[in-house]
Amino acid sequence: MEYNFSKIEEKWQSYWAKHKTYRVVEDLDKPKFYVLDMFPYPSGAGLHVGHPLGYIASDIYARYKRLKGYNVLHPMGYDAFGLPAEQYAIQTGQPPQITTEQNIERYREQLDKLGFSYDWDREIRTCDPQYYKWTQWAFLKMFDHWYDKEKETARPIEQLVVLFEERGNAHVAAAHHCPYEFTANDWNTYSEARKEEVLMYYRIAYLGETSVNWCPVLGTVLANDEVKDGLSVRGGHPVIQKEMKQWQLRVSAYAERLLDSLDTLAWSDSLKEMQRNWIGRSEGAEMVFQVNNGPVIYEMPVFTTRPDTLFGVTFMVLAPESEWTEKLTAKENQQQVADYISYAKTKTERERMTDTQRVTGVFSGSYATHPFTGEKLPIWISEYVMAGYGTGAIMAVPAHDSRDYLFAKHFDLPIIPLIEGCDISQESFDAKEGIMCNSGFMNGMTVAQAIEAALLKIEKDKLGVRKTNYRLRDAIFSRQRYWGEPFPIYYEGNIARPLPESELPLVLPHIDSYQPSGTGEPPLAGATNWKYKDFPIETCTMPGFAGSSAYFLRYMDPHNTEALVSEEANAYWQNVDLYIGGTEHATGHLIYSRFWNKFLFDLGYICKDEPFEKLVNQGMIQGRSNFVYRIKNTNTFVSYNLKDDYDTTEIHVDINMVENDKLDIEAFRQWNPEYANATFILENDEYICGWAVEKMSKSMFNVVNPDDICSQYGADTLRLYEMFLGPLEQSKPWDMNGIDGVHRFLRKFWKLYFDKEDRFAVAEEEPTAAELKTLHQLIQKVAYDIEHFSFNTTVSAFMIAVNELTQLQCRKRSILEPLVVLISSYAPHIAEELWSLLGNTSSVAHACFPVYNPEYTKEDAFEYPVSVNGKLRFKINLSKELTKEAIEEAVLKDERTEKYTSGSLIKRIVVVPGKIINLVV
RNA sequence: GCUCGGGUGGUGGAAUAGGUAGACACGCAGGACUUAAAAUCCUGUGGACAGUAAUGUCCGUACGGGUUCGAUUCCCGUCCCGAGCACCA
Repeated sequence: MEYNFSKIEEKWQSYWAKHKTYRVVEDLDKPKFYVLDMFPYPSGAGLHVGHPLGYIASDIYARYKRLKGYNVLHPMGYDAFGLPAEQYAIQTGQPPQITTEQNIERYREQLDKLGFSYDWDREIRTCDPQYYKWTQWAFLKMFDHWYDKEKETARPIEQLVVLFEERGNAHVAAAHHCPYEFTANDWNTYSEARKEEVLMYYRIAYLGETSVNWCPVLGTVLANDEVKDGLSVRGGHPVIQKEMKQWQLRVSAYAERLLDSLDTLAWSDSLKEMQRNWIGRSEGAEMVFQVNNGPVIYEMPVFTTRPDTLFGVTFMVLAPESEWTEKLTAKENQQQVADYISYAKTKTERERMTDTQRVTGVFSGSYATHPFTGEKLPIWISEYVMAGYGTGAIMAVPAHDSRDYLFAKHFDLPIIPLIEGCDISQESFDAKEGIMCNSGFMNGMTVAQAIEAALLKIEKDKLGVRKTNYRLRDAIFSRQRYWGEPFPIYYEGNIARPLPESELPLVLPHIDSYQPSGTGEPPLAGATNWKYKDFPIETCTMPGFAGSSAYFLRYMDPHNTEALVSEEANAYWQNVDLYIGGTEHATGHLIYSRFWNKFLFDLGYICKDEPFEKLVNQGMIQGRSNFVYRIKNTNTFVSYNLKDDYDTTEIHVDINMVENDKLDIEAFRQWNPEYANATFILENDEYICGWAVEKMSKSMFNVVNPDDICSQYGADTLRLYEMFLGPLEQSKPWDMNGIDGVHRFLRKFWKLYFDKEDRFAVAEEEPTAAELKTLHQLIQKVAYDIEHFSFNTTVSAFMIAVNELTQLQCRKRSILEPLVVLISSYAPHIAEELWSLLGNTSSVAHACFPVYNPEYTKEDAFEYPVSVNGKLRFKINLSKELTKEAIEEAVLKDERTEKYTSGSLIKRIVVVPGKIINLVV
C-alpha cells in the first residue's frame, strides 16, 4: 500500500470530528493539564505557514500529555473584535459581524487541515454576546471595587463609603487619583453627585480626564502598548497627546503584585525582563521644596532616585503640563511661558521623541529654596520632564544626570560635581559609584552609603518620604469605535451608572453607517434607541485587550450562563499550565490578563492568582521575498547580478512566480498589465531575482499558505517540518529546501510496516536486543525532548530510529506498535492509520505512552576516548561497570599508551566513568 | 544610551551537569537500477598537509586573553547581528 497522505488525513480528520475524539470533561480521577495557544485574530488574509508554528508545538505537547495519562484541556477560539474588520466595514459597508464570521470559517477550515487536537466544543469568540457578557460583567465588578493598598486586595466600593463616612479620605490607604483631601464631616455634607465624583477617583474601572494617545487618522484613543515610536501599531498613523475623559483601568494599583509574582512564573527571562521594564519600579524619595512666590509659600514635591546628589541641585524643572507650571510662573514671565506651553502642545509624540537632542525650556521666574543650603534654585519649565511620572517636577543635578547636564550647558546654569575625581567637562557622570565630595554630611561616603544617609536625613528632618514609583500607567479603556464590547454604563445627567447585571449582555446594536461622524462622536452615537430607560448609554466600546483578558478562564466552562466559570470547573482546571504564543504581547495582553486575573482572584471568583504558569514564545517564521529591478523611468527589468550597472528600483514580486530565484517571465507579464510589454536584460538566458528575509505579509508577496503545503506533502509532513526547521523560540525564514527530506522520512516510516509486495506485514515475533535498544533509546529521547520543548531534535531522533529499524529489517509488533504511539504527537494522521491497521479499534489518542526500560539501553562495552593532555589519541573498549582503578590499569597495559606518551612520565590519570580517560604527562 | 538574547561546515541546525565538535537533514559529487527521466537505494562530503591505500598529522565553534588534565560550553575584554525599552529623574 502506498502512503496516500491526502486520503489518510481526510479520513482521520473526519473521524476525529465525528467521534469528538478530543472532547474533554472534568475527571477527578485524572490529573489535569491545560495547554493553551494565544487565540488568533481572524484576519481576512487567512493563515500563513508562520501562524501554526506555535499551534503545532502546543498540539504535540497536548497529545504527549494525553498519552502520559493527563486529562488535557486544549481549546481554541477567536479574538474576534478589532480594528481591521471595522476599517473594512468603513470601506465597503459590510457589517463586521458578517466579515468576521466569514474569516472565522476560513480559519477553521485551515486549522482543521493541520490535525490539531482541540476540543472544539469549547470554542469561544470574543464578539459573541454570550462571551462578552462576562467581559462586561468583569468591567462592572471593577467599577464596583477599589484597591486597598494596605490589605493589597480589591474591595467593594460600599466598604470605602463606610470608611469615608467614618474618617474622610486622608487616612485611607487606597489606590486613587483624588487631588484633594476631605474629612468625614465634609463627606457627609457632599451631594450625591459630589460623592459619585469622589468615588470615581477610587474605582478600579473609572472615568477620568487624562492625557491620551489620540490617533486622528483612526479617530480613536490608543493604549500605550498600541503605540510604537509615536505611531499606531495598527496602520502606522501618527499619534498626538490629547486631554480627554476616558474609561480607565487602575492597573497601576497592581504594579507591585504584577512585578513580585513574576518571580514565581516559568517564563523566559527576556519576557520577564520586558515586563519588569514596562512596570518600571524605581525606589527613591519624594521630597518637598519650598517655593517663596510672593505672598504664598508653596511646597512643591519632586521625586528622585538619587537623594545622595542633593548638594548638586542647581535648578528645578517642571513639565509644561504640570499643575505647578501655572502656579509658579511669575507675572513678568507669563507671556514666554504661555508661548512655550503652546509650542510644546503642538509637537506630536513622535516629534518629541525624535527631537531628544534639542534642548528647549523657559524660566518661570520663581525660585525654590534648597532644603540644606538655603540657596535659591531657579525653576525652569521644559518638555524633557514628563507630567505623568513622579510629580511632574524634578530637582536637576547636572553633574550626574545627562539630561540635566545638557540643559544646564544650554542655558548656562551652574554644575557642581559631587564625586571625587569625576570628569564632567564633556558629559555628566551618571554611574552610581565613587566617593562623595562637596556634599556636607555625606562627604567621604560611597554612593550607596550616601543614598541611605540622605534618605535617613530627609525622613528625620521631615523634608520628604521614601517612595517607590512605577512607570506602569493605568490602562485607557475607551475606544471611539464600533466593533468592540459596549460598556454596560448609562448616564444619568453627568453621573455614570452601571447597568444592572441582569441586563447583561448589553448587545452591540447594528448601525447603518460605520463612517466616522466627523464630529469625533463614536459610531454608536448614531445607533437608534441606544438607551437604558431613556438614559443614554456609553457610546465608546472596549479595546481589543478586553476580550482576551479572561478568555482562558472561560474555556474551563464555556457554556455556563450563570458565571464566567463555575467554582468546580475552576477548582479542577486551576490555571494554564502551558501557554504558547508570540512575544509581541509581552507588554499588552500578558500584563492586562495578569491584572484581570488578579482582580478576579481578589474577589474570590477564581482560585489562582496568576493565569499562566509556564509560557513559551515561539519565534516568527519570516518570509523570503523576491525582487526584480526596474531601470528607472523604463519598463525594462535587469537581472540581479547586472543591476549595479543601472539605476534601478527594487520591486517585490510574487514568490509564486519565482523558483530558485529564477523568474517565470511569462507569469510576471500576466501578473500586472503594466508589465505585459516589459523587456528584460538577462544573464545566461535567465532572469535572476534578488531576495531578502522579511516579515511574511500580503504586501510583500511572500506569503506561503499552509493549505498548499498540505495538498502537496500532507499535514503530517508540514507539522514535522515546521518543528524540524529549528528551535521553537527562534525566528527563522521559511524555506522549502528541507521539506523533501522530512516527507521522505514519513514514507520510510510507512514502509517499515509493509513488505516488498506492499502488504501490511507486521509480525508477532520476539524483538532482538538491538531492536529493543533502538526503541527504548527513542522512548527516552522523545519524552525528554518534548518536556524540554526541543521539538526539532525529536524529529532527528525519529529519523535515526527509523533508519536503524529499516537496516534491521524489523517488522515486529512489539517494536512498531509503540513506535506509532511515539510518533502520534507529531504526525497524528499517519499514526492513526497504522494504529488501526495494527488492529486497534480506538484512537491512538487513547493509547499510553510507552514505558522506558533502561535495561534495554544499557551498554556492556563502552568505547572510552583516551586523551593525552586533553588531546584525543585513541579509543579503548572497556566495560562501563569497571572501577576507576581497573580502568587505569587497563589503560596502562595498552601498548598505545606507551606510544602516545612516548615514554614521558604519567603524572596523573583523570577517569570520568562513562565519559573519558585523560592522561596528564 | 540601557537591558536581554545570539555568533558552530556551502545551508538549516545537533552536542541534555566542562569530556569523541559538526548528530539529523538539505545541497553537492560519485555510483547502482533504468532505453531515458523521475522515484528509490548505496558511498563520500569542515579545512590544510602527507600517503598508491587503509590511514596519519596539524588547524578549526566571531576575535583576544584567563580558569582547567580537558572549554562550543565557565570568567574577563573586543567586534558583529537580532530583540525590547528609551527623555521614567
